[in-house]
Amino acid sequence: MARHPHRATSSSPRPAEAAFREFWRVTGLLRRVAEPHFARFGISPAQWGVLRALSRRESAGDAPPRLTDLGSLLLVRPPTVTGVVGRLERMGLLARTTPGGDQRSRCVCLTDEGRRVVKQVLARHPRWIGQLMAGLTAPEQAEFLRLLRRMIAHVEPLAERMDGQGPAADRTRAGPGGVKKTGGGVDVTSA
Amino acid sequence: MARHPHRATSSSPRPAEAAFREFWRVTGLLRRVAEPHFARFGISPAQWGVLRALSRRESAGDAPPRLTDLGSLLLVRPPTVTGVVGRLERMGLLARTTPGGDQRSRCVCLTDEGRRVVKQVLARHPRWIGQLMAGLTAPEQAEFLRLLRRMIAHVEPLAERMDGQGPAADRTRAGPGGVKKTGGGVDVTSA
DNA sequence: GCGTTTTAGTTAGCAAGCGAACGAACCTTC
DNA sequence: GAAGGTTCGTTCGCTTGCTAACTAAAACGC
Repeated sequence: MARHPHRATSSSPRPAEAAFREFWRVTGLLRRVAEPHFARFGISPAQWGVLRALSRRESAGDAPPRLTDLGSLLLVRPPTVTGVVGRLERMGLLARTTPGGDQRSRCVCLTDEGRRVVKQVLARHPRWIGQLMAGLTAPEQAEFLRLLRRMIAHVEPLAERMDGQGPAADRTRAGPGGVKKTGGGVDVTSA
Repeated sequence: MARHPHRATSSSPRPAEAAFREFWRVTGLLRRVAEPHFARFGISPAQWGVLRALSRRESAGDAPPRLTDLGSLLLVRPPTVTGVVGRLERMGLLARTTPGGDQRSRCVCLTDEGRRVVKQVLARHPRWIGQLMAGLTAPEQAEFLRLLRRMIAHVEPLAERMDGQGPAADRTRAGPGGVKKTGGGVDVTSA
C-alpha cells in the first residue's frame, strides 16, 4: 500500500486498479463483520437478505413472492435460493406455500417465528450499521452511496451479459498447454 | 467514533443503511463479473489473489511467503489458504516448499506455468479493470478509492475484534426460544 | 388435441469462506 | 531435559455461491 497521499492522482499508477483491489478487500471484510453479527440472531447474512425481503413485502401489503422473485431481488440464482430458503424453512422461519394458479411455482412467506427474528434484528440494525459506517462522515456516506449506485448501474449489465457465454478453459488437470483453449473468441472483452 | 447525534438523517431514507445495502449488492455483482473473467484463464478470483501476491513478492525480490503470510495478505483464514493453495498446487501453478528453519511452516512459490498465467492475466488486466470501472470518471474513481480506504481502516479493526468472541445462538434446531442464548454479554456492540 | 418450447424449481457437484478440533513442531519455563 | 503453551498447517463439516442437468407444469403452434 503505502503510497503517499500527497501526489496521489498524478503519480499513482492506476486508481482504477487500486480501487478494484481495495473493493475486493472490503468485500471480504464486510462478510467477516456481518457473519458474526447475524449469527447472534441465529442466522446468516444471506438468510437475513431473504427475511428482510419477505418482511418488506409483507409490510408493503404485497403478495408473498415466488422463489424466482426472491432470486431477482437478491441477485442470486435459483439453486442458491432453493438452498437458503430450504434451510430457513427447516429452521421454521418461513414456509413454502403452493398458491392456486401456477402449479410449479412456490410462494414463500414468513412464519411468526420468522417475524420475531426480523424484529429483533431490525431493533439493532440502525445502531449496527451506524457503527459499520462510522468511518465515513455523513456527507461521505452520501457520496459513497452515490458512487456505489453508479457502479451498480454500470456493472449490472456487464454481469448479465456474462450470463449466456464464456465457459472457458478447463485447467483442472490441464497439461502445460492448458490455457490456450481460450483461443477462438479471445476478444470477449470486446471494446 | 460514533459521536454524531445527527438526527437530520433519521427522517430521510438513511444513507448509511442504503449504502450498506448497495454495497452488499455490488459485492455479489463483482463476484459474478470477476468469476467468468478469470475462468477464461482457467483460474478463480481467489486463485488470482494468491498468484498475484506471489508474483508481486517475487518481483520485489522478497522471499516466498508462508501460508500464514498469504492469509494475512489476502485477509483469509488458514483453512481457506490451505484449500486454495492446494488446488493451485494440483494445477501445477505453484509449489509448496519446506524451507530450512522452521519445520512446520511451508513456503509457497510460483512455478513457470504459474508465472505464465500471471503474465497472461496481467496483459489483459488494465483493460478489464478499465471496463469495470468505466462507470466512474477518473476523479470519481480516485474519490471512490479514498472512501474505500477509509472504510477499510475503520472496518478492519472491527473484523479483528470479532475474532475472539461472540459465537452466538445455535438456531439450527433451536426451539422457540433459540435466540436468547445470546444473553449475558448482550452489549457486544458496546458503545 | 398433440408436440415443442419456455419457465419454475430442484438436484448434483464444485469452489471458497468460515469455526472447531487436531498433530506436529517450536518456544518457555522450570 | 521434561512440561506446558504457542504457532503452523491440515482436516472436518457447514453455508453460500455457481453451472449443468434434470423434472414438471404451463404456454405456444399447428
